[in-house]
Amino acid sequence: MDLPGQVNCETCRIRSCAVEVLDQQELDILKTNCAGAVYARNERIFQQGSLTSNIAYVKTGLVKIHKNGPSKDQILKLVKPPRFIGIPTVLGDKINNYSATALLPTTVCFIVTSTFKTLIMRNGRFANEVINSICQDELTFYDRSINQMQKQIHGRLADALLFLADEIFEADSFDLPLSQSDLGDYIHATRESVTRTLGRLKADGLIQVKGKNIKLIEKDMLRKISKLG
DNA sequence: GCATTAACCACAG
DNA sequence: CTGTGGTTAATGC
Repeated sequence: MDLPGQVNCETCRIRSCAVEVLDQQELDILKTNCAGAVYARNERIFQQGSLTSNIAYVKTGLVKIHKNGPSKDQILKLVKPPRFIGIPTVLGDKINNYSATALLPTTVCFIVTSTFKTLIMRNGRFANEVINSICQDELTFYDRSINQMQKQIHGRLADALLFLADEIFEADSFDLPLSQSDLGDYIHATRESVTRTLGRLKADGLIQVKGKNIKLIEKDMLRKISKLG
């Protein structure tokens, strides 16, 4: 992997589909206007309310996108790399509309916003890839919104556990990267409800819990719960 | 009415 | 930060 700070977009092995379609000249432009950074667990990548800076591309790790609402913080989504984050907030406003925080040690590449715009202007295929990625994100977000609104706690928690296992970790046993309070912010529930519901799933033998480690035992049953809400 | 759900509060490891 | 118990408001038989 490239050293943090210095990046080489030509040889980067986890570059985006969008960067894949750039020509040599464009890669040179990108390379000189791009910098890598490393974040520790729970370190903020950008902060809601502060001036937007650069376009961020998450290369490794895990990131939560979250926003302070009227009463409390809410986790909008968890982002598994490689993925751009914050394109809407950087291009859509001068002030960040939401925050991004690393949940695991995370590496990020920042692209100077004006450079990003230049590439979009110059290269239609690049723009197309970026738009595709934003569209996918939006569709995913719609699904999640509907699921959150129409299910009750058991379904929402089962959803989250299956998502973590299938999409994020690709394993049925994993260490929760979130506190139970964070998990509550993610599935629209209080910390207490998360504790209780996890306890019930455990008591019913659907999952095993050892500290932070969660192991899904009866995934079919969890899917059923997720489906029925 | 009665049961269920989930938030709110308090207190204890 | 997590686990529990009591209370309470809303919703649905």
